[in-house]
Amino acid sequence: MELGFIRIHILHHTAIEPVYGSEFQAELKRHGYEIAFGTLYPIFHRLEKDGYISSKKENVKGKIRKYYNITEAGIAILKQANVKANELVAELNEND
Amino acid sequence: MELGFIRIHILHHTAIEPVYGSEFQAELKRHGYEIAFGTLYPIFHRLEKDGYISSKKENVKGKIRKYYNITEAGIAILKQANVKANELVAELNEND
DNA sequence: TGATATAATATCGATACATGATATAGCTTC
DNA sequence: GAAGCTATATCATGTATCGATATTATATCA
Repeated sequence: MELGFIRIHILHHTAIEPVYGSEFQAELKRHGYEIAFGTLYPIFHRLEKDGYISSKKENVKGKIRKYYNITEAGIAILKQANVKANELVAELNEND
Repeated sequence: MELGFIRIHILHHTAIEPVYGSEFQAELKRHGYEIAFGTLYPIFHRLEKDGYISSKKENVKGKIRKYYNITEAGIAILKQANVKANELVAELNEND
């Protein structure tokens, strides 16, 4: 799978702590990425279906949250994406 | 426009030297990105239509090449993308 | 000359992904 | 038990990507 900025952010974040959709949308916004729920939730579903993250439902004051954590497979492609991102940045900063 | 890795590579490269499609596909492949002509050419067209690159046809041994160069507007969004890419990489390398 | 080869760009129909709007779920509180 | 709240899910439409096929403009060579 070819990972874009959003998916890399998701995998990176789920590697640090459990993440749920609604809060994560706000987090992305703080970083300057506006993403619709209609985009974000299907991305989570797809990443889970492909085995890169796993979910656990939790009941917080009557609101169900679905916390996602990265899996081993997720860590693996995140590393690849990390390499690609570093290469890109190195190249961009080369000819300044 | 939200720029992904491919578009950033295109803008960066056209900022350095004139670029044409077929050769650039090979260049991307060297960097580990496989992109179909059916994807690449429409991306060039769209970037040109939006004013981020401009083209000039050139006849090389009977084969027409369309060389693209970045425009002022292209330089501007490339800078923005550069900032985003640097932020991403900084974050990725934070918690190692 | 004119048939064939070549390198490149362009386009097409099918599939996949993103979007904004709307619906659903599960508790709490009054 | 109705209303409110937070969160997730889904839907119809629009946009992007793909692999395959068509088109273009010359060069080469019989």
